Amino acid sequence: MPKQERAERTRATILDAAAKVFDSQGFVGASLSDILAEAGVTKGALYFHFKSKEELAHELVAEQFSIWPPVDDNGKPGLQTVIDLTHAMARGLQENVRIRASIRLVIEQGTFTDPSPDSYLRWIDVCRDQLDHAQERGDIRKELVTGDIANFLVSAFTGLQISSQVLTDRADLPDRVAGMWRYVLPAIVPPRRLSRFVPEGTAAQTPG
Amino acid sequence: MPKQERAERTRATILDAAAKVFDSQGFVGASLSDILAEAGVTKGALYFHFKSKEELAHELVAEQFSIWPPVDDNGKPGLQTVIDLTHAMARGLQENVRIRASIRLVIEQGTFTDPSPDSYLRWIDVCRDQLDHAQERGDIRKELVTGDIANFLVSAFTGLQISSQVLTDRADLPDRVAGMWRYVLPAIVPPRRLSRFVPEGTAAQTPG
DNA sequence: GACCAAACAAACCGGGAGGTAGGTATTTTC
DNA sequence: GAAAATACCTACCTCCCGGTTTGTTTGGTC
Repeated sequence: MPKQERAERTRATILDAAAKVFDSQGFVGASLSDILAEAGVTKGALYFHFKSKEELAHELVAEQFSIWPPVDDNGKPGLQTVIDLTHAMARGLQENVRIRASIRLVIEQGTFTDPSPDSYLRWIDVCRDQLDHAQERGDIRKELVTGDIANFLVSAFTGLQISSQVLTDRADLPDRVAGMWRYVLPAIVPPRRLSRFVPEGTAAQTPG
Repeated sequence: MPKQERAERTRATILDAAAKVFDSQGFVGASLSDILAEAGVTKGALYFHFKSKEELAHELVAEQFSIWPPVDDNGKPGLQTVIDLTHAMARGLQENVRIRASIRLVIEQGTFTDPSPDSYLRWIDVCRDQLDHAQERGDIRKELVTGDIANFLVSAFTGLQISSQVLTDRADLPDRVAGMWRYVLPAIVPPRRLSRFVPEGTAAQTPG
């Protein structure tokens, strides 16, 4: 790990540059030359900090996902927390190149590493925990399986963000997420409790 | 275009091999060496048929999508047609490497070409046409916008197939598709008409 | 069977990829 | 201030990439 402050700065600069290039080119398509040009450093500097291109990608992902996604249940875990979480993720994808790159690296198959189920499973777990609380409270139909809902939500969100990127460079992603909830909420929430939830999110979340 | 039958065979062999390698490595990750080894031909043969790696990928996609996805409305266009179509697509992705490769080439960003919205838009149109029929017939709530539903379905299906691939190598994709419909149908279909539709599909479709 | 076109195979090309080794600059320690 | 540690920079390395050129084989026509 870096010991001097200038090294911390260089390392961060390299990670930011790598994020930008990985976001736009993917792992295989990103060349070290492009990353170096973006960072304004040389290959010696990069290899001082990371022992390979692969470790660079791995560190980028590991650092990002050690602090993200942001789960903030405001002391009341449940369904609105999941809704707000999806919106925070949407905003993060819009605003933060490290998040975009990390998601891309994790999703892409046959590059970087075969996509690890780990991230998916972790997101599903986070989601399911909140849904379990919601179900205990009667906010979700008791006959539904929270793990299945979580699985569907994570999958659907993945597809939403990919197609949003293709079609509108993610400009419409928050709308798409709200739209997803408008379809899904009536299916999973008992009718009399439906009005408790805000498909557009409660805007209390920060992208992190 | 090929004039001799042996050339037709060689061309098809190259396309099949390319599909396999593109499916597993993506466009940038697929090397011509790998494709040639898979096909058992030489580079001269490949360049006789295709003027570049990019044209190879483009032809693969164009040929596949000229005959797919399979829309079979059995003379009665509507919602069950869309349900069956998603199941046909799921089976196609499970069984046909050219479909898998074509989907991957079309979805991946920054490779091959920037992902064209065209395929997404075409799938959305196919879907929306059927949903329009369904809505005229009263099978879909009249306050909903069929274009939005179609957009959501295409996005969600994209995410389902990607995560299914990561988590189970697509073994569970038909189940995931059926699960999607079980969440979505109650949200878009008037309650008294819900029992008309089969989330698992009516198995009348062939992958094509 | 001779000739030509079509369909390949084999050899070659230049460039760029990721990574390595040697050198230089900056900071820290004593 | 000298020496050592840290943090880079520069030049080099091998290999593999997509594509090009030359050579050989196969099929079709007369």
